Amino acid sequence: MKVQTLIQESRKKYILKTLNDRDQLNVRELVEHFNVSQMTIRRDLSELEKKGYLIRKYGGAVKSDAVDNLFSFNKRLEENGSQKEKLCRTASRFIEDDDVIFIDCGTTLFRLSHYISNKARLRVITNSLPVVSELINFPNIKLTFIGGDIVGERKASYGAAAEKLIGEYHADKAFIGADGISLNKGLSSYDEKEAHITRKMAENADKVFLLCDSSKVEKDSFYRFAPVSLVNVLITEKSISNDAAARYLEQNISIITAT
Amino acid sequence: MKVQTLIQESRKKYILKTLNDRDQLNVRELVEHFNVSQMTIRRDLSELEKKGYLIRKYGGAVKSDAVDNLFSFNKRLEENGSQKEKLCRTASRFIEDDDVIFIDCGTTLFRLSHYISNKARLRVITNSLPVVSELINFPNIKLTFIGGDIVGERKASYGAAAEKLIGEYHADKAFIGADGISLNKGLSSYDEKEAHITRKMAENADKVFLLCDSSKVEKDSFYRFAPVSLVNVLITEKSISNDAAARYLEQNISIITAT
DNA sequence: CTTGGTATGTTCGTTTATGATCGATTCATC
DNA sequence: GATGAATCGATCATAAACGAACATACCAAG
Repeated sequence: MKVQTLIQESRKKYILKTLNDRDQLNVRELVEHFNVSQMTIRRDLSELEKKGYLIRKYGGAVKSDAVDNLFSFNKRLEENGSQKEKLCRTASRFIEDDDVIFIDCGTTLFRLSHYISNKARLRVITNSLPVVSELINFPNIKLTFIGGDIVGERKASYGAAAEKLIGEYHADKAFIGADGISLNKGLSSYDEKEAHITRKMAENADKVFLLCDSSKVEKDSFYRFAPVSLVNVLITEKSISNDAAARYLEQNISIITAT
Repeated sequence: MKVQTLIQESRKKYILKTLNDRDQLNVRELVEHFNVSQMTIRRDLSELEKKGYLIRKYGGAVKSDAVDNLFSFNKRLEENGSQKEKLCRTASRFIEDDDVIFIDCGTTLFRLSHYISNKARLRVITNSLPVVSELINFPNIKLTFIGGDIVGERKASYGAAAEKLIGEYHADKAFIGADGISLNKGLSSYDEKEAHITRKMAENADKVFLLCDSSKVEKDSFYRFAPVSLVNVLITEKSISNDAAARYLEQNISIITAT
């Protein structure tokens, strides 16, 4: 038997990555590349097909939409990764034992889940599948998922049902994201569906924390969905100008610089 | 609190550092590198996995992306796997393009998702996270998740919110499970919460398919939750006695033997 | 020295990934 | 649409990897 240099998972990852670059590949070249039997490649391909990541064709495979989604989500996750970590680490300091919190979906807020597993008797309400995935095994955290229509690309649920459901809950704190915030135009987002969820969460929480890297402060995205007054605490990673800070304070918004 | 030796700690540190550089690690090379037994490495890896620092794979470990495969049942724990496959393969024949279907939670129904990815324009409504995870990548399937309180061990949502939400949907077909069915006492289950969800789904569908291995036919579990009349089609893997079959037919329940 | 806890190693029955075989299916070419 | 070649996938065999249970080595506290 051949020495196993690559474990199965990496082989599959390579296949998906290659498929993401060019639209098709054939069994032959994979066999040569990995130095494994055709049967193994076929098995890999059909398993990936079963999960919807590619479409099997005679002689090889072609791309499916899900590959794009997978990579775009991961890519977005990695963009400014350490900044997002910082924001979330800082945000987690405001979470106390026994809190009930909303966690918004999106690649920034996802990281918050890393930092809360040590809290006691937390209840987390979220519409983000990755957050659920991270927290599902912690017995000290009670999880409530906001149902609704699942959007694969974002790995979260949206829609009227979701919004209505959020309205039935109340949380001590909401941790939300936005693609822009400015004193003039308030919170704005690139995605309308996401914005609705975000607003609903904020409306149903006592205290609202907006996690937002500095490049989005005093910038606007295309869909405006709430006034700045919705936010109680703005967590960003660079200190913003004294002038702007003063005006946010006037609106009763605390500004926290993440460390 | 467990105290670990410096040796062990440095080993784990090295593992994580290496894993950060390249995507995969196999047990073999770690054994050689540290000159310890395979068992020790396996223990290290599984402890690191428990803390979420990596994902254990056959032969080694990969980086914890945590987003890739969201949820799945531990196949190891499952018995009668092939029987369940049979039931689900058979059940899938009743699903047509454009159907709206409920899929109940549980390890049996989970397998149904493997067999429906080729249908066109399906809408699937479920409270099972593994089902969502399996189907999320298919653009031809619209997914609706029934929100509510997540129960980690079952990887599904339950509770009043979930039940209420189901009532707002209507499906052509419901695919449900039960721990027992008998003409006298109807459907029964070990778990009350699960039973409520099951019943709700059945009540809101035109046609109800019960997937149930033969060991549970004409047996009762402790919580009775519905009369047999709720079911339209009983799918089981062994043919049941002519006598019993006749009596089920009298109740307008078709019996399908899975193949 | 004894005791108790922790880390590591060993054994062994089980599971998993892979490769080989071979009849069936699909494709390209005529 | 007939034919040969390539590809496929079901099935079987096997080596490697696995993890539970037990055994051993080590070290610190009494």
